[in-house]
Amino acid sequence: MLTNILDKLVSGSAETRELDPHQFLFRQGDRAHYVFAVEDGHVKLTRYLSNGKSVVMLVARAGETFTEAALFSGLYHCSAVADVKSRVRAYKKKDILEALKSDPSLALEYAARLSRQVQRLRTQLELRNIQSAGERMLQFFLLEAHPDSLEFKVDVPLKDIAALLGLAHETFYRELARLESEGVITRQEATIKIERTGGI
Amino acid sequence: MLTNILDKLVSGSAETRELDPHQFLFRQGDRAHYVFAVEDGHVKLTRYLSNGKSVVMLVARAGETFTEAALFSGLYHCSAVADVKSRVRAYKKKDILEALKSDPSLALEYAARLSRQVQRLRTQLELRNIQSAGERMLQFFLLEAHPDSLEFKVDVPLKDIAALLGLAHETFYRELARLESEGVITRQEATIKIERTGGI
DNA sequence: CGAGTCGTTGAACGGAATCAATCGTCGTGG
DNA sequence: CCACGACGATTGATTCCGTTCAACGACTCG
Repeated sequence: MLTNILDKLVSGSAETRELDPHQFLFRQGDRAHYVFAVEDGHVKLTRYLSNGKSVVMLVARAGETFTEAALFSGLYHCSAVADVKSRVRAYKKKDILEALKSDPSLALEYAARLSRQVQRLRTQLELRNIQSAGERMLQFFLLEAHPDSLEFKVDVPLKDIAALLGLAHETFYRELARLESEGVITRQEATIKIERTGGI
Repeated sequence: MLTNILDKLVSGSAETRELDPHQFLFRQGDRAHYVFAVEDGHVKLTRYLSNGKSVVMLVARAGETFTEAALFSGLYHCSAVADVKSRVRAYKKKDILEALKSDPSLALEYAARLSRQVQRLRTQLELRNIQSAGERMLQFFLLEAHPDSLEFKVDVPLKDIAALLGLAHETFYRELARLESEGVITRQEATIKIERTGGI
């Protein structure tokens, strides 16, 4: 059974929700009353722009929490959709805030989590400054891969990774093929292994 | 006198540092012992990639704090350089942690700050998913501008804004000129006013 | 007065987006 | 059980636009 920090905070009052594929958990602009954790499946957080285009902000997988940032803001700034059949736990914001208020060490731990999230986001942002699609992908794999084995297990559609990196999926596939053909990475099944990190 | 949340936390133990232009406050990889707030001038946070390129992560201006995320991590992940002659206050990490531990409401407020930072970063990231340089710039201005007047005061070099948006400065200037010539924005001095937000 | 940097414009190139088509797989329902 | 539709994965061709290289004026600061 996967546990997360939210269980530690509010063990009791959380509720479990089942989501069918493409079912919305909440929509951009909804009042935010809950923080969530994925128990099974994965949930895609998408933000819609004024020009009608959409942006995948995050794909939350089993064991991960999301909308933590909404704890202190009134509205959800993105929409959450279950990619596949999924199960999430919903924790009431006010229960969490209560718990944080009463236990300073928990509050601190929570701040630490947010802090790490800030760093992850910064890293993501940094990736976007790499112009070359191939290089950006490689750096991403390096970040995501196990530091020792340099292997990276792909458990979401490659399409979504492409979107996460801000690349057209065609470009992503193409560069993936090129990286493989040049021996920079190897692929078998859902695992990508980085062979060389140096200059492409 | 500008105050910030850090003063509230640790009024006493902070020290003030004067920085000359181009002087490093700390370097990427240094052990992180301090969290900073800009009192005067501005400090540029830059991250260096393995391929030698660099990325501007943030330009912290007077009144803003930075390296808050380093509170819970051992090393600075970027380098900080004063753009111009600047003055910063340095707060000891352990003092802050102490204060947060002793006062849960402060810890909560701090978490709220981090939380807002997460959202700002997400917004930044979202901006990068806009392909068109002009559209990306416009959305950025909309975010930064005063909601009512739709005016945006430029107080850092345009070059830096270009870098922040992940654009070559040439492109930035060009698109800025185009947006102005098409009447989407108007510029006088250091103020950009958005005239039309709709389709370019 | 020169060095340095910002702001600006021009021209050319390259690479990623885009449009388009195909294949395989999975699930669903008739 | 098979046909169909949906979607992921893949490759090809073309277009477009942002980067890059280059040059120049304006301004500040030492």
